[in-house]
Amino acid sequence: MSPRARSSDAATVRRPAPTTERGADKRGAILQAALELFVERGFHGTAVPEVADRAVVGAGTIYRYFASKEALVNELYQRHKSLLSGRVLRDFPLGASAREQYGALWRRMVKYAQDEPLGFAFLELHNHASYLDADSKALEERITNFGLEFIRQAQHRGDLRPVEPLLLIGIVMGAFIGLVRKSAECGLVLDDAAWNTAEQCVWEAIRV
Amino acid sequence: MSPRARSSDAATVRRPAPTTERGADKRGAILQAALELFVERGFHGTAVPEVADRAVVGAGTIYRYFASKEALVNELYQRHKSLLSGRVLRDFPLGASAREQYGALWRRMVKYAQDEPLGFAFLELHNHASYLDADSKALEERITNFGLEFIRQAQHRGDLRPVEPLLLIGIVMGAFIGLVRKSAECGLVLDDAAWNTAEQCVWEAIRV
DNA sequence: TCAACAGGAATGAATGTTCATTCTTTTCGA
DNA sequence: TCGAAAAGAATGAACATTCATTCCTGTTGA
Repeated sequence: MSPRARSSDAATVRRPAPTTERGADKRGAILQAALELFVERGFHGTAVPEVADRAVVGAGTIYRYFASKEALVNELYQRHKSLLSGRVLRDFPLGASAREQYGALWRRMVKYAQDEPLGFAFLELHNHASYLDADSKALEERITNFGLEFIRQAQHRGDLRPVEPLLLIGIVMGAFIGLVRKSAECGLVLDDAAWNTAEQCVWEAIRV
Repeated sequence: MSPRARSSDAATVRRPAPTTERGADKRGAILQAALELFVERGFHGTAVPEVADRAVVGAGTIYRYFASKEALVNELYQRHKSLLSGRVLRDFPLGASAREQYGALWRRMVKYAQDEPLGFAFLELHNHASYLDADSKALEERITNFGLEFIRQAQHRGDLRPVEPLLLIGIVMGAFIGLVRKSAECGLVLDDAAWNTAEQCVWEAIRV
């Protein structure tokens, strides 16, 4: 909880968030505006009234839907983290070779980064930030552990370099994020061909 | 310039920074404290008086050495960016093979990340931030262009994968940063052996 | 058919706090 | 004793959050 927060303690009665159709629209508009601004200027760099302005909503309205600025950023984090991991893990080719599994992982991350560029940038930017709550951190850890187990199994079958699994995760995820960043910052063109090339390059780093 | 800045316009007379020995000490203490806090909490997340407290200095003293909070972050950025690029480029093995050049680059970055972990984290965190000034951005661009030219030459000799150079930079730098992050966030142990393993892995991603 | 009303939803000015920066006072070295 | 340097209280702008008020929208009773 931010030192500046004067907010109600747990005992305070908080009016429940609106449940009407109109309400759902506003909630979505607030989340979208906050997503954009947090990506542009960071969490501490964006003011709540700015979010309200972009969402075309009164500043007070935000507090009908979210308990605090921190609650807002955490909902955004969990929402997009779940969306990404859901997309990556749904119908994951459990029985396939390590090469195919890696390819599936890569392609799904590419699709997410293309479909939800702001969501991807947001996750990258707010990873391990101090204002994330226990739930957000637990979600992150569950996903990492899932990946670790997978890598260990593939290594056990002799399908992946027998190297500390975290190191492989660091290389693959780091390279992926590095590409997205160079695209955003230096204009690297990431069309399908480029993504496929990159997939092949990074595979060479982790294959046996 | 931050919207909160009420600072003096260009015409204002600013007292010159102290030049005594005592002054140099204070300047360094302020820079070090700011470095630590910017890494811990980010630029907007750290208050100038916090920096003063950690530097064991009055809040006003900071403004004897730096025109503003932005000037402070920019000095820190340019200082560490220059330090890193200087260390990487000094006596660079211009005539060596691409493999040796890559190895030299990697080892020098490792050394910097080990010697100046805060400096490295700071550069990573503040890359392309909106509060960096034109000088800071120009410095960043010069370094990238130097790397691009090197890659093109190596590719021309057939020593490196004939792929968009920015893509190779993104993979190598991304993987490197990914490892440092996994080390800080998940406890990946980066001893010399791990760094050497990683160097070999990433080389496989860019070799012909 | 419609005026009066009820109550949830939305608002944005008001609130008290924290911030970056300035300024007066105090300290220090010569 | 003097002038530069340091300190930290003072300042006003900007912040997160609240709350008295207004705005809707659906309902009632005639």
